[in-house]
Amino acid sequence: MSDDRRLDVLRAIVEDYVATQEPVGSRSLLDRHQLGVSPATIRNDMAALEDEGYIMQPHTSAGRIPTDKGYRMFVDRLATVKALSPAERRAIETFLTGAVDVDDVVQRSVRVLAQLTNQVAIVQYPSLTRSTVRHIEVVALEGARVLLVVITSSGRVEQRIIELIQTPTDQLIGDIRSRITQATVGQRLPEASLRLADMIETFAPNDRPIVTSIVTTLSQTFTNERSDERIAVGGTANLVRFGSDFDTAIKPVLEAIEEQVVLLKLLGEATGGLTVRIGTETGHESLSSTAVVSSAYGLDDQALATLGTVGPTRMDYPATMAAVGAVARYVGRMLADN
Amino acid sequence: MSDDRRLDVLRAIVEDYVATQEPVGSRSLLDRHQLGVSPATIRNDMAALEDEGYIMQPHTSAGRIPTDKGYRMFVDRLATVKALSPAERRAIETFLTGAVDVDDVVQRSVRVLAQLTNQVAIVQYPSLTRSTVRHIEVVALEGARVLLVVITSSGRVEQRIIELIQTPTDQLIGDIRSRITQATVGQRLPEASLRLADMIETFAPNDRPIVTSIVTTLSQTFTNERSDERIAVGGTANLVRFGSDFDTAIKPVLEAIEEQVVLLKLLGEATGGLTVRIGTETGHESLSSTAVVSSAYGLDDQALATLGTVGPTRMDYPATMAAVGAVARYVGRMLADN
DNA sequence: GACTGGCACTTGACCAGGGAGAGTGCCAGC
DNA sequence: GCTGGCACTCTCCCTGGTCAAGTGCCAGTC
Repeated sequence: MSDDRRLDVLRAIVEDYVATQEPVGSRSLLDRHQLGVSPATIRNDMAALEDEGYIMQPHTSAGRIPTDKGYRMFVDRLATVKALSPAERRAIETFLTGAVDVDDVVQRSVRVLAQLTNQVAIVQYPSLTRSTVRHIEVVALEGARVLLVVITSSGRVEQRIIELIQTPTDQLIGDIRSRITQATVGQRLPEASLRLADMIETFAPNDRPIVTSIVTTLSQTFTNERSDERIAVGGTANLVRFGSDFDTAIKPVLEAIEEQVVLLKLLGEATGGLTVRIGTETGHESLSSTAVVSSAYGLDDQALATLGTVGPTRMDYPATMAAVGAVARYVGRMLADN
Repeated sequence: MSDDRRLDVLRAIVEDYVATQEPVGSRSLLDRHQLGVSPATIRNDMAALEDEGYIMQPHTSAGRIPTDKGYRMFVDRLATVKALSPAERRAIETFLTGAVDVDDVVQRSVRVLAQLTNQVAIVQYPSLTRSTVRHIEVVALEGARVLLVVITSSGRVEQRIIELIQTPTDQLIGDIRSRITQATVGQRLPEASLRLADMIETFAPNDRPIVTSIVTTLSQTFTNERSDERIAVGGTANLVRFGSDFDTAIKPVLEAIEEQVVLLKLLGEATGGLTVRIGTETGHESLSSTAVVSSAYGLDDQALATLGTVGPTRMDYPATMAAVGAVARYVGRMLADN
């Protein structure tokens, strides 16, 4: 028995099952693929593939469907990379180029990704902790209110308004601004946060309450878990395509979307390359019939955050992977230009 | 035949159907409600109610379910207002008080509303066009870049970074800032936008390219459709409770959520009070088994935007209305404090 | 006149039984 | 090692029959 053909059979099973959503039998497999052998031979191969755990039968008299292990093999060794069509590339480009700021980039990319893949798309906002400080502004508002603005290397703008215990002089504000700028610009946010703490003592004791208040707020902003975990989700309407299997396919995904923490874990660490997690590999019992395709994106070689799609394990992996990869590249480029 | 009792019967039917999700017959109605008459009498009342279009039979041998008209009557005349439990009030309060800025208020309120109602919650961001300018800031960044910040009366902070054709002097920046401030602070955004346009000519011809660039961007921000239509959605996982009727109950709602425009129309104009749209009243064919409960929220008497929930027509109207109303009041208060 | 009890009628839900069809595993033969 | 053939095993789907829920209507009662 040739090993090559057996893998061809596995590939054919995955492709057919993804296309038809129905268990595939030996005969219908031969109708669609020229494998050059008879159904009986295919059946032997199938039996072997089943022994090895790549495929399974829902019930005795049905065709085979791929297991998670089968999909994994397909993704790792059998899938031929499907390049995006020029039209798709253009779609991404035109859709993203109109964006006016980082928020807009994220929202547009989540839309385009959902549209391209017909799946639920997730885009994490550029991480704060992995960015550096590009600019810091301290602006006096009316009364004792102060506006703090932080602009990061990825173009994200975070702002906070605080009320100080007393109205600061313009000179003090200017002084604080310039010293903070000097201490933090160019630093990564976590380090900038540390430097800020050291800075307080360099001010006159009288000014310290005000300085402390400002510095503390900035530090919070720098290391803010909440804003570091911001996520945009789109294409939930595509859930209906997952098939009508409500409890196993749709409900768990909706629940995961509600729980941002789960979603973040799903996207996973920004490792750099394209990552595929299939079924139980997601680490969530309830998502056993779901697969996640994700990719880090960033400027230059620096991973900033992750984006990806969530869909049924029976998805078109080559197409999805191509789309996720392409969008990640474009988004990275957009943020670099910014 | 007493009219009062007939309305009691309608109320009982709505309440039972909402509780059980099953057509209610004359016998089970008597089991749950002390109406003091026999099933046959109820049947007569039911026949009359059906003639008038308040209830209907899914099929001949089934019980009755309310029609849209029936729900409408229930909401308008029969529902007794259900006050929130102290625990629920506390939940809203503790959940919302931790918010640090407007974004946070909106996101938290969408969460709490979804949780209270077990439905899909929608919260519109405070409208820009209905707010006034509280503060405007123009800050020079590195090179020819300028940061523009607008703070509105509702506490929303909008910012934009633009690249000018040449680097402006500090003096010009200061001049622009003070004149813009004078022209716009306290104005409603659309009017502020008009005033800005008139302002350009007061500058020296040499400075006009820079001023025009800044003013145009600010005007765009003031009248930006996109940011005026921002919306937060939560509780999509609650869709699973709508029952398993996929095509009529879940799919259309998911699709509406994707289309922000539809969603905005659903929430409707901020009329001030609590609004309920039932079935076809939503104006969307596909949402015929869906109802929307919405309420404007704002500071003082000034409506700023709208929030609400989307659920099946067979929802607990009194509870939902109470929750929506309460959250709207709290959110308004939060923004007023801001 | 309004209410009630009784009764015949309708109809979807549920269950069992019986092909039909798809697909398999296995075996003997090439 | 591949192939054709055959018996076997399932699920799917259709049919028919029973059941229970609920109705409408009618005659009788307060």
